[in-house]
Amino acid sequence: MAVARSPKNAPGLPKDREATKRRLIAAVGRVLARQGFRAVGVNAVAREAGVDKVLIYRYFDGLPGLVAAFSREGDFWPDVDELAGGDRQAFLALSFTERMVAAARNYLRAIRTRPLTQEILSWRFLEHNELTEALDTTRAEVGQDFLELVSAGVALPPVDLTAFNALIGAAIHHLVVRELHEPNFVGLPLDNPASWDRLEAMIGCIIRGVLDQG
Amino acid sequence: MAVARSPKNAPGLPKDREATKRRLIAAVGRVLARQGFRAVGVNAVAREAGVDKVLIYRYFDGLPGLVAAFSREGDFWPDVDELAGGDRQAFLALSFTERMVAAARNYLRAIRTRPLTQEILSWRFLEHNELTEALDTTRAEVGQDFLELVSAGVALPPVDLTAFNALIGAAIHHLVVRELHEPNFVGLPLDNPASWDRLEAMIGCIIRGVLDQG
DNA sequence: TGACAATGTCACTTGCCGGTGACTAAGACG
DNA sequence: CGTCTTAGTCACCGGCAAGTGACATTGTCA
Repeated sequence: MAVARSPKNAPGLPKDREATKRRLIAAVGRVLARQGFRAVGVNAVAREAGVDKVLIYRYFDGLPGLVAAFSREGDFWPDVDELAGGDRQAFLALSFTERMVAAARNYLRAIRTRPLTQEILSWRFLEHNELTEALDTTRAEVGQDFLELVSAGVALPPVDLTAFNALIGAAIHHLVVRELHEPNFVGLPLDNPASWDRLEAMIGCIIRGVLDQG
Repeated sequence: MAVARSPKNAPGLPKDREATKRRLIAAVGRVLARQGFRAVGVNAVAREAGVDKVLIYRYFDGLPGLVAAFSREGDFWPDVDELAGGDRQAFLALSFTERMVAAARNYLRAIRTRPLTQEILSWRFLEHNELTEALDTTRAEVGQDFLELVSAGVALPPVDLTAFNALIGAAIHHLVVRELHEPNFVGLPLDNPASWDRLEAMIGCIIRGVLDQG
């Protein structure tokens, strides 16, 4: 490599430490994207970063710390604005039902456009260890924000919204993650954009069917 | 062990080979149940069966073959009768909508009562290799049977049933698998039976809301 | 009885993993 | 100059995994 070190690099700490940390963090993302979460290990990440694995222990106190730093640094989850579609005013002008429809659609699109988020979802989904807990450190609790946003200033319909949201969210998560590994699901080709249009439309039907007709 | 071998055991092959094969197949199930699919490996299964691992290669041509045999032998998926609730006559007396409600409920209960099926679902769900393919060898294509059963002799409503079934199935799968590792999901405690009552009720609401009110 | 094949055991190689201790390189400072 | 700290490298350990080759055991049959 023949790294040309910067001539004077502040008196305190840094020489290249911060750069190395950034390389490690970025390497987590690349390994995750290319090989999936099962491959995220000390050796693989260090190899990917072109750095010795011992630095993971020195700088991040181990892999969970590195993964936590990775999770803190990336834009993995949609925020309230994204759920509202960017225009908060327009969103709040909608009825409760139409807010739900829009938010569900935006949530679906938000996680579908983030491949790393899909990996994280599937990872978090089926194992529970210090690594996946590290991923939660800064995860916006979307469900919470979601409900607050969607119910601001309107009366709630008399339905079991918790169960309803759980079902809609579960369906979205499942299909999005499924898309990663399998091109179809019960006859629906997930690799075809038209399928996702149909799913969005059907989610709209479901929300309207349940909320507008008790 | 001091196995008392049967005195004459047919002239062709068998001595205890079949028994050993059965022990191996059963061991797959035990490892899967106790430690999850990540632990299903040559060493673990052989250790569990109390048998040398080389026999997996000799008798099943490797782990995928053993897993395929395991998948062939177990009762992992509900059949049409179970989806119909056992009483085919009564089921066919229902309206299309109520058939869907009943079948979805029965499907949910069917997989929730089969811990191994939940493991298989989560396994199959998020990795795609020769082992998970082996699991598909005899998997009843539930979606297919489901549709045939539910639509026998009645007119179909003008909705996108494929997308609808995908969403309902995805939600059910996700929540059932999630229950394995995480006690709650967006605020719903999955370890509480009452939550599952709420989910069943809400699935009924959704199906009726979409199918009975275009 | 002896030859043979099939069942099952054991020891071994290879390779990857997480983790650690000892080392080198290089700038900072007196 | 020498010393100290810090960044980074290297070699190694123990453990577990998949897979294989050689061996022992045992029932069958000529």
